[in-house]
Amino acid sequence: MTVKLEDVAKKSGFSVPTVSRVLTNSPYPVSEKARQKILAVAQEMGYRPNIIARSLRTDRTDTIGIVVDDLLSPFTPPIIRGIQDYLAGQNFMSLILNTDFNPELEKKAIDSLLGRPVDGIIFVEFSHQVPLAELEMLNKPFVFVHRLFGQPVANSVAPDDYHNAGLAVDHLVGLGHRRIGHVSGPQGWHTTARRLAAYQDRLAAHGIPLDPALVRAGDWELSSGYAAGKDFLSLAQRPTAVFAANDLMALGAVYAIQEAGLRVPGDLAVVGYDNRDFTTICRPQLTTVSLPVYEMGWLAGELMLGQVADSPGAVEEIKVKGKLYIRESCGAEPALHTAEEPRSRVISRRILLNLQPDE
Amino acid sequence: MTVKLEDVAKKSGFSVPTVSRVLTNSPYPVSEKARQKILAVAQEMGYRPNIIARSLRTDRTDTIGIVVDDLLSPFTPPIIRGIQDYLAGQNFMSLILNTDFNPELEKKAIDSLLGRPVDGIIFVEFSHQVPLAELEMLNKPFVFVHRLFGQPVANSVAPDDYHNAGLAVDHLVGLGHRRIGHVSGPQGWHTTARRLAAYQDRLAAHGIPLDPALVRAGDWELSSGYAAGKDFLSLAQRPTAVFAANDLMALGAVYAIQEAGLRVPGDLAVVGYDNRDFTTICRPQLTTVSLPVYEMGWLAGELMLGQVADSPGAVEEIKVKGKLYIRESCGAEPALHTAEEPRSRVISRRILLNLQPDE
DNA sequence: GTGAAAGCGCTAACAT
DNA sequence: ATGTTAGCGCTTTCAC
Repeated sequence: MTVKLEDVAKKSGFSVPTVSRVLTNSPYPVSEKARQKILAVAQEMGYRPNIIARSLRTDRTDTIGIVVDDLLSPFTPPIIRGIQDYLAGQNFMSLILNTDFNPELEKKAIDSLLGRPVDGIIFVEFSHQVPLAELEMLNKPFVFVHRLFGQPVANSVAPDDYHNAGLAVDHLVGLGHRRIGHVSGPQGWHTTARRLAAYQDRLAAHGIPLDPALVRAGDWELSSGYAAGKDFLSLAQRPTAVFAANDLMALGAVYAIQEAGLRVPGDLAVVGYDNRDFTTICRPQLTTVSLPVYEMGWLAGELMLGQVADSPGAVEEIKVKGKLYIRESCGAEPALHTAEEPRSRVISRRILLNLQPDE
Repeated sequence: MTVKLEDVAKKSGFSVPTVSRVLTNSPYPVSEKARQKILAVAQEMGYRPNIIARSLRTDRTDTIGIVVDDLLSPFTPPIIRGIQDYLAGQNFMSLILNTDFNPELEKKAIDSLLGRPVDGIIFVEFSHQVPLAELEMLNKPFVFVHRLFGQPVANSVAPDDYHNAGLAVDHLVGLGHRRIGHVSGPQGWHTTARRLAAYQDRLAAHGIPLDPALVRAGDWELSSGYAAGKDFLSLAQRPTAVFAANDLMALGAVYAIQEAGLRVPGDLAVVGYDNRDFTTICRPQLTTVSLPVYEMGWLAGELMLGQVADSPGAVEEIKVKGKLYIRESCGAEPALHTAEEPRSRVISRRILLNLQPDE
């Protein structure tokens, strides 16, 4: 039924090992005519290596496990995409396991991967500490992406929160704002701390005095941004701009401002963080700083295959810089419906390629 | 280094096959004491089956391939989640391959899966015909999810567009609307045709005459909904409600209405389709009908494992019904900030479980 | 440059 | 109820 090496060997008149050497591009010396003949026969017979058998022999699977907190987080798919795009270029596949923040499922996931179907594991977005004991057991390389650890962790890829938040603040200062409110994340998160620190440091660097009344902690959700926005508006000296630690809270602030009969960016400028998809479909479109998720995934893939191929030498934490996306909510430029890559790629791609969706 | 069956056999004093029989829960008879002893030893030694070796022997991998157009489509991750959640319950894993609408990559993807690392393949969201020749070659079961085929296809799971769109229209009629505009999808899509047909049929069923001026074709994008909205407003007899064939166009229509100084739902009611994430963070929150993506994924998983386990008997196309989500844009109820499951699950889950994000 | 032999770790068939 | 033998398809010594 299925054609195997033996079949190709028989038909080509060479032995199984020789055929194997040709078909795997082994550096082993093989005569040119043998190579040609074998390649031709293999092609003709439609030979496909049984990678299960190969793996058993070589103890490599060319597959990387990706363990994910939550596939439905808006940040997860682009990270995975980044990982897979890099891996695909190296002819690696990936096995994605979802743990749903459930430590038991996580254990089960690691367990499945202990059965050696993968050459290494990338942990995406884990917010809590994976028991290192488990990981040691794997004696396979592992890489962390977007961990919210406070301390740098070996073999990890994280956003450069401090730098990115600085981009947002600098932008607002550059537009002439001196009273800039900050809706921070909840206390106790390092992400919160780093973005807040950048806010404070950049203001200080520009010689702008800090006003504690201009900092409000949110909980990452829209409603907390809304509440913070109302707070800012009730101040005797209200800010002229707001930098929110994520897009959701930024949008909440926009709503509070609009509800008060004021305009964004006319009366107050607003800048978010994350570059979520919705920032281009809300009104005004949100100026924001990107969480470079795709790039982080790509780098994690690189890091991983480096470990797989070469040494298991642990590498420093990689910090990835995001970009400022200037849109409408900051008032930076007059007409900003600029040609960004469309966000709903499904549809745009279809149109692009002129694909007929119907039979 | 790694412990294998042989090691457990030696230490427990039984033979390799006996150990195998115990550890795989084979129905083969084994004495109770042997079973106890072996289980204890295996546990103690930390034995893990090498599933690569097992697969080579059994020709089963307990892994399903998922081939995806675009992982970044908003519809894809929930489908995958549905598939994986079902598969995980059956101790199956999945290999996700992205083709990015690129026929070459698609071929490559199928190619990789031809190396038999999977027991079957689920195609998600393919908008064009996968060459059936390739698929026959697999001689593995395959299932299609959310194909936009016009004709029903064997072993496929698709949304019941006709039913779902009917839900939206019925809802608007139930609220007393008689002039209801429809922003349809682009011509040539069966999805478009089915939603439009439901719109027409439901109006007819309620004895409401059809007015061709009340149907405008969009292209699924926000701007086309906006344009359609403006068109409707310029009508001598403008509609009192709009049903858009997707949420993005519905939001566009909302913007057009608001820009004209009118209110949603005060002056015009708007209902969308898809139940995209942004429908709960825009203002007003969008009433919509869900594309039951998660359920579709789950059912695809069921369908697949049915094929893997039992017969390869081809099944009819499964049509999955969505649900109406009544929010603010239709004016159905006064205060509708009801307790829905929060959409940004990442964060909410963290808060829920009281996880400490920092070490 | 090529082929014969061995074996990766497991399970299924065949003994006993 | 248990053990012995064989073999899944491949790659890697090793011998020629």
